[in-house]
Amino acid sequence: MTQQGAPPLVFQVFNEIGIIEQLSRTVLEAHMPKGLIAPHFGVLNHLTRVGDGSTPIAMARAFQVPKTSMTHTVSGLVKHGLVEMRANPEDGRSKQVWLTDAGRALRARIIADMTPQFERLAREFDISKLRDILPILTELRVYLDEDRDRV
Amino acid sequence: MTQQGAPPLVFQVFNEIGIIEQLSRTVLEAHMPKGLIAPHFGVLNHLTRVGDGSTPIAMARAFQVPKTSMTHTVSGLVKHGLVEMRANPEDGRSKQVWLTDAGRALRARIIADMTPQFERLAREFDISKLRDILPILTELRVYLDEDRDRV
DNA sequence: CTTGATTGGTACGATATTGAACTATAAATG
DNA sequence: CATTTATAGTTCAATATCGTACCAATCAAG
Repeated sequence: MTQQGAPPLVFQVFNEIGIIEQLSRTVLEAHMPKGLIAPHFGVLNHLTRVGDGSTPIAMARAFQVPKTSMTHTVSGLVKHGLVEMRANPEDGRSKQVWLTDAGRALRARIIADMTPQFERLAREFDISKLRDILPILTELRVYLDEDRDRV
Repeated sequence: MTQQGAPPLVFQVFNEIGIIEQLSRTVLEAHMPKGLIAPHFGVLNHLTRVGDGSTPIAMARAFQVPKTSMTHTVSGLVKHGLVEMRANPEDGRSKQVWLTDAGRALRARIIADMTPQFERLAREFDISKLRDILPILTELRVYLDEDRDRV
């Protein structure tokens, strides 16, 4: 009985998520310098959290985008002096992406700039609800991620 | 005390939502004919649910995309014979977008094609959790939507 | 080793997204 | 009602996304 009407429910959840993604991306990009967009921040953030020296192909997999898209995104960051490309000493085909000081600083500044807005959200929106949905969103993300390979 | 660390929580929620959006969009587009992508489906679905004869500018607002993006999306649907553009008898500047039979049929077919996958999700994932998060996602979407104009 | 298959990355072309500028029509103002 | 302002839509240019094709380096099989 619980599965009665399940597809519309799934559909609605994905629909809301799509809208929230669009709105939150707009918020992020409002805090980014001209010429840089969400994927650029994603890479800066990834390199900061996971650590420098990752390869383009590894990041393409992490973000689940084609490697050509990652080439494009990283080249934009290089052009802005936010990361450096170096040869991978362990594999002649491969390259490593390293944050520059400017890259680290920009990521930190963007996060700092967004913090007041997030704090305001935390005051005006019942943040405990976000705490409630986070594990479920994670579970859904993991399911979809694993499912991706099966279909 | 509940606001301690709120920004990271908000950040994590948006991050998971971004990934889920990407994965679910990939699922949708896997069921669409070559040359059509998620925004095309969005318009077909919108016209079916809200009703025919909407204007491009109204749909641009509904989807919160620039009107140039909507022009492009609608023109792709016209090119594929899925919608028709007509003059708006009530406003000489404006146009109306009408579904063709092919447009209605395609939307129905895409949904039908995705239903088994959604039903499988409903079997393998605890669907009651989606029921739990849907109202919170809606609330968050409404908050962000209203907040958008204020900032 | 040599050769064939695989992998990391780029070049290129087709389509998508979006801001700026423009046209045509409608609405508002005096 | 003439003129200004606002609105709906398109065109154009810049950048983004991503599939295909390609190259160079590595790995695997013999």
